[in-house]
Amino acid sequence: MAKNPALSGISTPTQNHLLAALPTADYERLLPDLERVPLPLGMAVYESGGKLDYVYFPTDCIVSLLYVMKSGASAEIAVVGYEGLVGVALFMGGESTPSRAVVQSAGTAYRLPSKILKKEFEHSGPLQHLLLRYTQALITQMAQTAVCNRHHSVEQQLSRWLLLSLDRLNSDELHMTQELIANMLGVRREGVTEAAVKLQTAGLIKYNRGHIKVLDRPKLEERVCECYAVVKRETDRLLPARIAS
Amino acid sequence: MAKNPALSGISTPTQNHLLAALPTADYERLLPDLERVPLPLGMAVYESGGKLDYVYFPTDCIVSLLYVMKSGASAEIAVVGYEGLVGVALFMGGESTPSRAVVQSAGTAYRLPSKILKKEFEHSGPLQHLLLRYTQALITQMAQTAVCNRHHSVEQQLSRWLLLSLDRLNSDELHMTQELIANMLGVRREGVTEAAVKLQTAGLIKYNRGHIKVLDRPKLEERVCECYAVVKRETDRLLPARIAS
DNA sequence: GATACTCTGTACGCTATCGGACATAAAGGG
DNA sequence: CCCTTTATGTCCGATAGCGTACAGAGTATC
Repeated sequence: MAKNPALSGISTPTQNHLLAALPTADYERLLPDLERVPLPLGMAVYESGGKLDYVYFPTDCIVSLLYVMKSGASAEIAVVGYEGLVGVALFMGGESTPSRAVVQSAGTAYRLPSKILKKEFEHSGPLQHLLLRYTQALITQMAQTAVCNRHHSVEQQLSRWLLLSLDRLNSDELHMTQELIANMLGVRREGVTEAAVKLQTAGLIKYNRGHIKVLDRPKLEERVCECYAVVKRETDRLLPARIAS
Repeated sequence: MAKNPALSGISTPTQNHLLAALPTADYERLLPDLERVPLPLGMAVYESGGKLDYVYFPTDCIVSLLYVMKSGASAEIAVVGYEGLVGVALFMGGESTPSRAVVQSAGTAYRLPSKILKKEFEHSGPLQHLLLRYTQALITQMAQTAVCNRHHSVEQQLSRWLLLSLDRLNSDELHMTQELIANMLGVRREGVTEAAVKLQTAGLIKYNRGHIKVLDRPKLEERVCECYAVVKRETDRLLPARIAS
């Protein structure tokens, strides 16, 4: 359903902060090649090791970068929303990565053919600087995920994950079953249930069959591990929100 | 100049693969600003959030990138040796990172003033491409660390860590107490002891008061989790070893 | 050679998480 | 409205790793 009513239907490329932060000239050069695409839940934006034909600039959706191991176990290493783009490996020179990108919350994105992006990137202008700064924010998120996986409880990780996701939806609710969350966090579904029960009992969230709502965000932020704040602070520092109109 | 690694005992900048892979013209432009520095064990090359005055190109040492949490707990997120450089945040545009960089195995490195590197990087030439590809390899390592932290046993992680470290020393032995390894892996010292006992009992390694020697590398590679191979394969793919002579 | 210190080994109870089994409950399609 | 599917809640024993404590063994120092 309408997951983000405030944006009532119509998406524009500038809802993506990277595109919005571009100087007008650069933005308008890209505009003809930007194609609006709906990203349904569960869609694999790219497969592990696959070729990148497009990069995706999400506007109101969330894409998870995750690793799937030979055993089938998986773990999310980062999440991308309107603040970023999917496909950094392209301009980093690798063309592919060992991770998958899966749509975690349906919505729309604008995609740009790889060739166009690479050409623009080579110009070494504002676009390049912006994308590299974003990549560093992504690196921070991955590093913090590694640390969080090592040292923090499922409940703390669930809290972090909720906050990171909701930040990217500009909302206080999201649609996501505990089963899917468990896949993202790389833990058992039962572990997520247990953590969710605690959060609900404490009055911080409310959920029901795949519908999660944060009731008391301040308290949730108090309870979450430091990992959330580190990622958020670093993202804000690297990507000042200077949104063009 | 002496681009000749065969000069035994003396380290040269080209022992670092990134420097070695540069076209002669680019390399020689950097050479006057490259300063040889000894990196003693435990030295903090960078502090969390600190300013980056230099980037470091290791030749025969290993530098760990690690996070230290408020609680004091720590975890390594990547290791850097002759194949890379310390300080990617500089050219990514962030100037600083939330991680620390600590010398894990003493040796020497060549450092370059930040300003010089940034200027060269902006030229958008082979140096830029090389550094970005290296950064992507680093990203892969971080992502794999996150996954490994989530799903694998201490023994597997120790094995992975040993192999990654030894690859960077071109050796089958290293000096490192179990206490330090535990800090890197973010586990207890006793956990490392236990894992090391198992590996020694199986005849894969031999160790003694901070001196570790791998006896049967093939078997160790069989026993390690897939994370090691993923990182190695991706590093090799992104950074073909075209070492200048 | 005595002594202090560092490194490693081991043991014990504790907790978080796992793995699996199963129960309930809501949603949705015929 | 029944019945299947999906989502969630709960219980159980098993286990990996933690925290703590302590013991032995090697190394260094004087």
